[in-house]
Amino acid sequence: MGRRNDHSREEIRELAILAAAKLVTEHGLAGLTARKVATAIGYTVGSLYLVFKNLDELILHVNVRNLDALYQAVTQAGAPHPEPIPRLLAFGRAYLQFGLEHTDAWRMIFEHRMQHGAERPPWFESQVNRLFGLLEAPIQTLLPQAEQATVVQAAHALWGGVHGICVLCLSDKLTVVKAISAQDLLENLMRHYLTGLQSEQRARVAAGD
Amino acid sequence: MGRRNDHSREEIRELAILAAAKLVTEHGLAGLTARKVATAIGYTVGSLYLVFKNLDELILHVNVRNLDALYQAVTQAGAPHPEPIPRLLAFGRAYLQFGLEHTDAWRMIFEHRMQHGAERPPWFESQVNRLFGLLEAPIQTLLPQAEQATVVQAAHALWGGVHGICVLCLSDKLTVVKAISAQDLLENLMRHYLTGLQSEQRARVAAGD
DNA sequence: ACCTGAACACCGTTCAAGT
DNA sequence: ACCTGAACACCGTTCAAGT
Repeated sequence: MGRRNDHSREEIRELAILAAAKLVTEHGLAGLTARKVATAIGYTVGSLYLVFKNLDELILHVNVRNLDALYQAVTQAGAPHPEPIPRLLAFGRAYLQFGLEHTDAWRMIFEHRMQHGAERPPWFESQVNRLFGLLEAPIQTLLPQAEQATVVQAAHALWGGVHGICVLCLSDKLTVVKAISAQDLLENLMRHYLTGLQSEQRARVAAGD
Repeated sequence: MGRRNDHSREEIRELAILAAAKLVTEHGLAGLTARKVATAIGYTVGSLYLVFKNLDELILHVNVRNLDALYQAVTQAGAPHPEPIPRLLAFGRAYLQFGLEHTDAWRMIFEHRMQHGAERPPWFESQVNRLFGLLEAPIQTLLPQAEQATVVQAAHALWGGVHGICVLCLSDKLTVVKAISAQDLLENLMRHYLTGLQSEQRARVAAGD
């Protein structure tokens, strides 16, 4: 055996990433193993370690693609709404919906940990930032007087909140009280937070700061 | 070998739960394996399966104890504050602090999934509900006119939000923008949400509903 | 009756050996 | 140069066999 040269290094990486993503959506996180990916693309396990440092690196590449898909979904959901509050609500709904539709992909993005406490690479972190950053423009519109730091802080607080409701919903820790839909919780959280944010800002401006 | 009778079934379970909890806090989630637990308590792996159905059941027992510790920490943090808003803020801070101090235990509570899609037992779910339920009394005090359903919904929305900030903080997905402390985000989210909740309620009462 | 030890079917990762 | 196959050090889980 040895030496087939059917595919370039880059092609093998691509095949592996696609196969891994498919395994996760079809059989969940536990369904993704190095041996299964290798089998799916017609190579031996060893070959995988010729093109990836380890399984973590492969998972990271799957995650960054799913993160991009999530970003696209959220962006597109917000696009038809020029007003800040409807746009932010649309963002939140799209975020939750992506989680509901691609639960395993969603969970792998946010729950995967690097082994041995390794750090996530910058090209992954920047995708996370890009997603969070989406909130800043509408919030700035909502608070025209606010400083950049205030807006960034509000964006993180609100997105963190949205994320939490999604996490609890996807792990079935919220469905205990029946008739509570995650959709409603999300809207409740976002609307009241934004109301509070605006009234706080009004109070500040009135006080002459 | 065989037949030692050093410990009763119940004693072995107890030893295993304590050893498992210790392994997690000392070596993280990956440090918890059936073989290591067995070795730690001076038995063979097989014995573990005489007293637990599988690893999931053992993990569940560790989780329910950590969940109780979390509940105690949150309760005690809120106790000195009779006013609803300071109490809720104290709850949130204690929740985050527990996560920061016992990160692996915290993550195992919320990220562990049952294998083969098995359901979590009721005695676990009820501990989760008890934790969420803590928010309801202060929120009811805050919104004296509100119906029970409104209060329950607000409690879940707010706790979900708090949870999300903690999750992102503990997975290092928030620290990207430096100088953003999770503490501040938490307070930002809770304060503005509660402000918004109250002003909404005032509007309702003024409208005569 | 209680516990062991070995087995089974898996893992991730490495690397000498083949073409 | 590229890829394999086997090995290593692990897993969770089961169960015949020993005392």
